[in-house]
Amino acid sequence: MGKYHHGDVRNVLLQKAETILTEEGPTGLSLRRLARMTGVSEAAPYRHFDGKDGILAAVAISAFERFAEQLETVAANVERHEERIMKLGAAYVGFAVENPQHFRLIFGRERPPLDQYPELREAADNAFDVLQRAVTSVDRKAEMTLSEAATAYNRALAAWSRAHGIAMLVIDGMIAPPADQELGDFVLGLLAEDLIAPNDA
Amino acid sequence: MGKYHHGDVRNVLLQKAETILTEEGPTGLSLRRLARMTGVSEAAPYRHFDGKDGILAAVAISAFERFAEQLETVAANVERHEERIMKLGAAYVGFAVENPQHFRLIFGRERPPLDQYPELREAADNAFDVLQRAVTSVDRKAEMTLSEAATAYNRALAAWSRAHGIAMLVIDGMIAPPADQELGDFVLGLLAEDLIAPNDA
DNA sequence: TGTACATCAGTGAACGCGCGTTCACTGATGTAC
DNA sequence: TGTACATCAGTGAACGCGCGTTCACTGATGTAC
Repeated sequence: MGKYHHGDVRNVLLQKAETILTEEGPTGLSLRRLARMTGVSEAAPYRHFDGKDGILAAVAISAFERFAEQLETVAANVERHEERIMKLGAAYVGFAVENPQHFRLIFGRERPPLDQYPELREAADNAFDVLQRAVTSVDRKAEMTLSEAATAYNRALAAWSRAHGIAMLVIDGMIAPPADQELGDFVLGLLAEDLIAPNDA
Repeated sequence: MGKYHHGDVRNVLLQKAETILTEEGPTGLSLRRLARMTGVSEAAPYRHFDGKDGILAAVAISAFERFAEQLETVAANVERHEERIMKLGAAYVGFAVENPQHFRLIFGRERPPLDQYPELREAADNAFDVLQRAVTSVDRKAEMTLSEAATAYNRALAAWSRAHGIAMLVIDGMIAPPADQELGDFVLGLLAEDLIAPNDA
């Protein structure tokens, strides 16, 4: 029997954890359930992870990495500044919609504390750096005064907030595209909406 | 002993539930804990509420009501359309920051299903109606074509998303005002940011 | 005013559950000689 | 090549916990006559 030392338990655990997360969300991911589903004793996961938070951290790290990758891909392939912001926002929301539970994990309260998992902090920081760089990069070549830099930073935060809000409201089922519209177009529409000055009273 | 039928247990339970929610969040609110803290037997709450979800629903309803009130107050007192949107957004975020756990409860997954608690659904709908009316009201007097109405609706969604994103990111500690800035000004700055066309590349 | 009765808020104990974690252990594998 | 030993992944049982909910009950209150 290859039951001992098959060296794969860690990976199988991670894979199963992904499955559970996807199906049940961060709250449904318990160590005992994970062990049971992996076909391994309840104590086995402790050989490979630092308890429950250790597993959550590992899953969150890979989620952050995938998230950052997808954003990076978009950022790298769109030249025009405004268009890049829009597509980035769409990709941000797209990730959330396709991976709602991962999105919840990396932003929610189940996520282990960043200061206890340096790799997790790194993964998180990296994802947000990608965002910020992509949003502010129009100004990269120019010399900026301090206040211009502050403005660029604020613009990044504003763009981020906008996308984040749409993502949250969509995955929480609070808003949805009208029947005749694709989700993607709907999101792009909302992202664009903000760039149009309202016809003031 | 006024232990029996003092007729106040329901209210005391609700009050204590508020306390627990504020201090520990929706996840920390368990029936047994609530009963213990109220100084009542573990079965007593079942006399007054339809189990755990019943209590959560009651708390969520009052949270929605307070939320809607605060938004309504702002909406009713600001004439200019653009300014009203800004102040509404600020009030939205303000509520979230002052009552992060209530905010989480009414938007999060601990909230009992709307279709099982009609009063909860009503409270939720009402809050969002206030928002939507306030954001789109500039167009109220004019006759609108269908597509104009759709645009107004989209603008409401966009404004909502923006405020919601800021609220979420702030209460999750992902963004914070710079050291030299008040939270309120910071939020207003972010809300305004979106109304400025980017200096495109 | 007194009494029989119905109502119902609250009790205390128990149900069964799943959880995170620890423990002494077993047995397969790798290594030093 | 054979043997003694260290390592360490995995086991199975148990720890103590808090949870939501149910149950038969008690006893205070209100009501009809």
